Parts: sequence; C-alpha cells; structure tokens
Amino acid sequence: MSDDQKKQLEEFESRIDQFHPGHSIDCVILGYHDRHLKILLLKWKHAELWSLPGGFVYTHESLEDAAYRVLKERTGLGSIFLSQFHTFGDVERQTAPSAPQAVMMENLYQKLPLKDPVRFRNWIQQRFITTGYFALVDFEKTEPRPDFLGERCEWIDLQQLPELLMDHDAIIKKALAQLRIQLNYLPVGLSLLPEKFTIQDLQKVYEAILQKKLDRSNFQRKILKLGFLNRHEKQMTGAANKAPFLYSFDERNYKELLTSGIGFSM
Amino acid sequence: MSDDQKKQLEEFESRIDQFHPGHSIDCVILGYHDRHLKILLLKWKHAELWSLPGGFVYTHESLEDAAYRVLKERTGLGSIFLSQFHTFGDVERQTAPSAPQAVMMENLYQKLPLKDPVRFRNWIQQRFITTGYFALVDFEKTEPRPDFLGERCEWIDLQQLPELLMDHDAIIKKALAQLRIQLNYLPVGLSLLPEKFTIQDLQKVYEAILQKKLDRSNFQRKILKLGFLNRHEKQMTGAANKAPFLYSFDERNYKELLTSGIGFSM
DNA sequence: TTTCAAAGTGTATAAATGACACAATAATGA
DNA sequence: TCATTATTGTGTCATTTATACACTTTGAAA
Repeated sequence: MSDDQKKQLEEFESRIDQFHPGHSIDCVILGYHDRHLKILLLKWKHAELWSLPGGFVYTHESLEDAAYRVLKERTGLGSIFLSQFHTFGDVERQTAPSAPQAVMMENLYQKLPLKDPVRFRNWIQQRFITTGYFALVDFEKTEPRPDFLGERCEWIDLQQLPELLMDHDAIIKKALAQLRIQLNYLPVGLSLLPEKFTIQDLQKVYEAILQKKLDRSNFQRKILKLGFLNRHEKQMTGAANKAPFLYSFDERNYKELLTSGIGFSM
Repeated sequence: MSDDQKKQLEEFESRIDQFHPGHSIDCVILGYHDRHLKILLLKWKHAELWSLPGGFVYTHESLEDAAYRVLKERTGLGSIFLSQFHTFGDVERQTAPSAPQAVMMENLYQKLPLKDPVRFRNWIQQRFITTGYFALVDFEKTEPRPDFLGERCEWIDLQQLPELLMDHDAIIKKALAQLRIQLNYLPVGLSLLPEKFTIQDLQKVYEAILQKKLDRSNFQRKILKLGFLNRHEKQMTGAANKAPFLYSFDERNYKELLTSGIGFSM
C-alpha cells in the first residue's frame, strides 16, 4: 500500500462519523482515446474484481459536491461536465453479490491496516443507496489515482468490461442510456476531447456513444451550423495529405445556445 | 386528528428505527382535471403551508417500492406510471427554510401526540437526501388521504401553487422539466387520463404539459399513426353536435413500440 | 507532378412539421 | 325536416430536416 493510500485510509477512518449514513456516490467517468470510449475503473487489491470509483457524502457536503470531490480525487480534474443520472436503491444491490465476490471483499477488508476494524465494518457493510453521476473528461488530462481499496485506477475499453463489483455493470448501462438521450439535446460529447480537436475526432466520439456510423459531410454541416466551434490553424500531421483543421469549443456561444434551447438529433 | 391519522402516526413511531437513515422520497403526483394539470399536495396542520407527499424508505424496502408505497398511501392507487427524476442533496435544502417556516414546523411537531418526542425529533430533524419521483395518475380514481402531518390532501392547480415547504417548489420544477423531456420519447401523457378519453382530452394534456397550443388535425394524425389507441363507441354528450369518439390505450401495441423504439416530438 | 485524405459543396429523395382550408359526419332542437 | 354546432377526416402547400452520395477543391508530402 502506497503512502498516499495510507493517508487516504487514515483520513477515511478518522472521518467515518462525518459521513451521511447509508448513501454513496458512484461515478461513471468516461474518456475518449484511440477512437474508443474508455471508462475509469478501479481494480481491487488481491482480486480480479473491478469497481466504479465512488465515495461517500460528508454531512456538511452536498451530493453534487461529493461527486465533484470523488472525481477530483480519482482524476485530479476540477471543473468538469458532471451529471446526475439515477439513484439506485434496490435492497439486494449489495447484500448479495455473487458468493465469490463476497469472499473477495471479505479478504480485502481483512488485509487493510485499520485502527478500528469494527467501526469500519459497521460502516462499510450497511445498506447503501447510491447516486450515479457520469462525467465526461479529457482523457489526456487525467491522472488516475486509486483509493485505499484499489490496487490501481485504469482506463478500460467500454467494449471489454471486466467482472464488476455488485451492480456496477447495471449502473454503467444506465449511464450510457442517459448519455445517449442527453446527446440529443446537449452537445455533450465535446467535453470528452482535448481543447483542440478535429471534426473527425468529434464524429468518432458521437459514433462511439451512439454506436452507429454517421455520414461525414452531414455531421460536419450539422455541428458547424450550431456555431459553438472555433476554427484554428491546421495541424501538420506529417502525412501526405491536407491537414485537418483544429477546432475548439466556444463556451460563450454555447451558453447562449443553452438558454435559447437546442433541438438536436442524430 | 382522525383515527386513521392516529394509526399512521403510531405505525410511524413504532417503526422509526426501521427506516433507512437520512433518505426520503418525495412524490410529484400529477393529475388532469378540467383542462388543467393538477398536483396532489398536502396542507400542513395549523399553517398555510403545503408540501409534496413524501415518506421514508424502510431498511428492507427498495427505493422504488417506497415510492410506490407512498403513492398508494396518498392516492389509494396501485400500479401506476412512476418515474424517478432526480435526487436532491443540497445541505441547506432543509436546515434553512424561511424563518416563519421553521416556526410552523416546530409548532406542528409540538402538537403531535407522540410517545417518544425525542426520538421523533432526532429522526425528523436530521439531514435528508431526497429522491423525487413523478407519477401521472387518473384524477378520477384517486382518493387523497393525508398523512399524520397533514390537515388535508388536495389537488391544486399547477398554475396556482401556494407557499411550499423547503425546496419543494424547485423539486416540482425539475419534475416538470423532466416530464417534458420524457414526453418526447414516451407517450407518457396517457396515464393522466381515465380509461376512455377523447383525442381532444389527450391533446389538452399535451398542451398543459408542454405549455403551448398544438394544431388539432396534426396532433390527431400523429397520435393515431403511432397505433396504440383503440377506438370505441361514441360518447353521447347531450350537446347539439356530433359526439367525439372515445379511445383507450392499447398496452400491447404500446409495449411493442417501446422495444422497437419511438421517435416522437411535438 | 502525383497522390492522398480533408474539407467543402451540391443535390435528389424522402420524411416530418406547421399552418390552414374544407367537406363529411352526427347530434340536437326548433 | 332543417338549421346549427362541434367533431372528424382529409387535402395541400411551404418549410425544414434527414439521409445518402457524388464531385470538387485544398494542401501536404513524396
């Protein structure tokens, strides 16, 4: 366990009484790299088990602030596109993961250097209602950092998800469904890209989210017509062809659009 | 206080330890009557203060089941269209209602015939994160029934909301915004009407939700083309004109539509 | 100069939208 | 029977949007 993680655990244990009871946050953090949608997952120690980065809500902290905090802790990123999508409150969502999962979790808890194992147990094993947030982040800018339960924090291809803790697969599914809906009335996909990007990059993002091919020229027309992209100098690719233009996101025009309302569909 | 309410309070106090801590449910229950959208609100005792019907979640009960239970308790209705729309978790959402509101609440609590006032206080005055559900119900079929905090439970015109408890006005606003979005991809409005209704009724519902006039003949064409309305005998209105057809909702066709996906916009 | 992908433009078809007009249909009551 | 009335169905026209595809121009590199 790294020093950083020891500190996190210490902080956690010392503030365990300051958490809002029975409520957690789970973040579906999506990034885009290499033409694929990636999700930030946490690999558990001593087990081939992965989970969504999550956390708890302090008594004096709003739900949303808690989500931002978790995001910051896991990715180092500050202000980001973050959107609540659903609250999961089934009774069985954690009491009955698979039997092997229960064993893995048990193992992990036992190996933690805890000051007060009983109090830890009482906290971690209560029933949690969890609120899901999804965040779209610039892959390049993140510095994934595991929490004290994780061995490492990693970007995983959405198409190749490993075994996930509890109901985390269902949470991801719901997040994606919501994302697709939001895409129809908010040009959400932009937050997934670095500051400067090509139209083609953006199209690939849309295709990755919507899971279907889009027509290049129509896509370009539509997006540019919305008018919140600024064109910059070209990028010299070194390839034997015309270099694509770079664009960046014009937040001011975008906010005007938001107030006047967007009708948008692909 | 009625016998019924006394029973409810008794039940509540006896099971106060069985509630999931710090979490509540608030229901935005909408009905349609007299060409207006109505919302079911609870008037508090001894005060001109209204609130959304709400409740708490039992430890052994899912969030959704709790919402259904609250709905059943307030309206007598069983299976209904119910949809989670947001979870509200601001710190200040209840710690600082207006000063007068705090006094009103205090007054009410003191007048309750409680067995264990301290325990009641501890429960009711904690910080709650609340999950909002909206329900669309057939106005005619409901039998509103107040809980032990309410003097009466009543349908109020959405256009003329009274002073509301805490952040309940914001919760209602959010519910309506969500409803408008949902209307674009689910023919949600149907649940607001009695089993048999005229196309005109349905159009009025849409107009009430969307807050704008729709063209009669275009509306009719669109709705009928979707194919989940069954036409019945005419209704004799007693007026000196052709009677309108009655329609009912064909659940089977509707479910087929759901799986194949609906593209729908007004 | 050739080659290649990017970028821009054209455009034909189909579909949906919105705004109206108009005729046919029943129910009532004078 | 006939005038009155609101419902219902249909037509249509202008506009916009979606979808698919073709073709040209551009600019960087070999």
